[in-house]
Amino acid sequence: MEPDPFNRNCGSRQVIDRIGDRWSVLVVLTLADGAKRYGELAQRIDGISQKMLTQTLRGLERDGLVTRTVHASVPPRVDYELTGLGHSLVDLVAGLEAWATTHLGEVEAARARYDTR
Amino acid sequence: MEPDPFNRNCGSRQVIDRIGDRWSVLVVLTLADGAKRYGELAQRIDGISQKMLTQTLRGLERDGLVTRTVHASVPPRVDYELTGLGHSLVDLVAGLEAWATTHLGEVEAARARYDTR
DNA sequence: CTGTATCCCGCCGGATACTG
DNA sequence: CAGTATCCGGCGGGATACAG
Repeated sequence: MEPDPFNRNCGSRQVIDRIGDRWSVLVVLTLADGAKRYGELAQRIDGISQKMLTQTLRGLERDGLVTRTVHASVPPRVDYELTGLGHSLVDLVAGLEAWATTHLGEVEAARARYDTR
Repeated sequence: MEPDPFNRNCGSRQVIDRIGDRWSVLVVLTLADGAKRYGELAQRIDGISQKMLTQTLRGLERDGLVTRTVHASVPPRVDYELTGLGHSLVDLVAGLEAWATTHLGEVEAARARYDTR
């Protein structure tokens, strides 16, 4: 049987869910240009809570999109980096970001039109 | 100021959220090859509830991605179709679907590895 | 610095029933 | 057929406190 995201039981549905996750997209985007520390990620992704950042990173790590390397030092230092699989996603999510910024105006205009009637 | 999805107050963050919505992606994908009736959508998107389908369609309509046309007939017939803006998104979400199906195996393998240690 | 561990509230979203 | 209305359980996710 061929993968079909329209079938609720297919794993590809879950993969789409992960890609669709708002924080996952932003984390992948942030890691696109190289490894980052935990604190750097927290700082650059505005509005993410500590809990959600950790949770998102664990999910990405579990799915093989991100590696987590702990440096034995004091204070501790943890680096997160995209895997090959993770990098293969960058173009896609960058495309999403580009689309969002490009068409933001049109979407906002459409919303204004929709709301005032 | 330039659109920045990393800024929590920027509208592009909301646009990304909409794109990221699991049901929105599937609805756009379903409408990619032409207009569909409400019932057709409900049938093709396995697992979506009536409430979520309506809610998702309203959101997409509000954002100017989908048009809703009511035909005055008995029984009533309502068609949903992608707008030009909506079509500009199809390639992107189709890319997501392609990525999901292509790399499904790798992700599942990574998960199995992660869970058994 | 990089996390866990709770508490807890809001709202997402399914189930069900009703309407034009 | 294509919705709207309502109820409500589950959990996403923020705040806070604590640990290695």
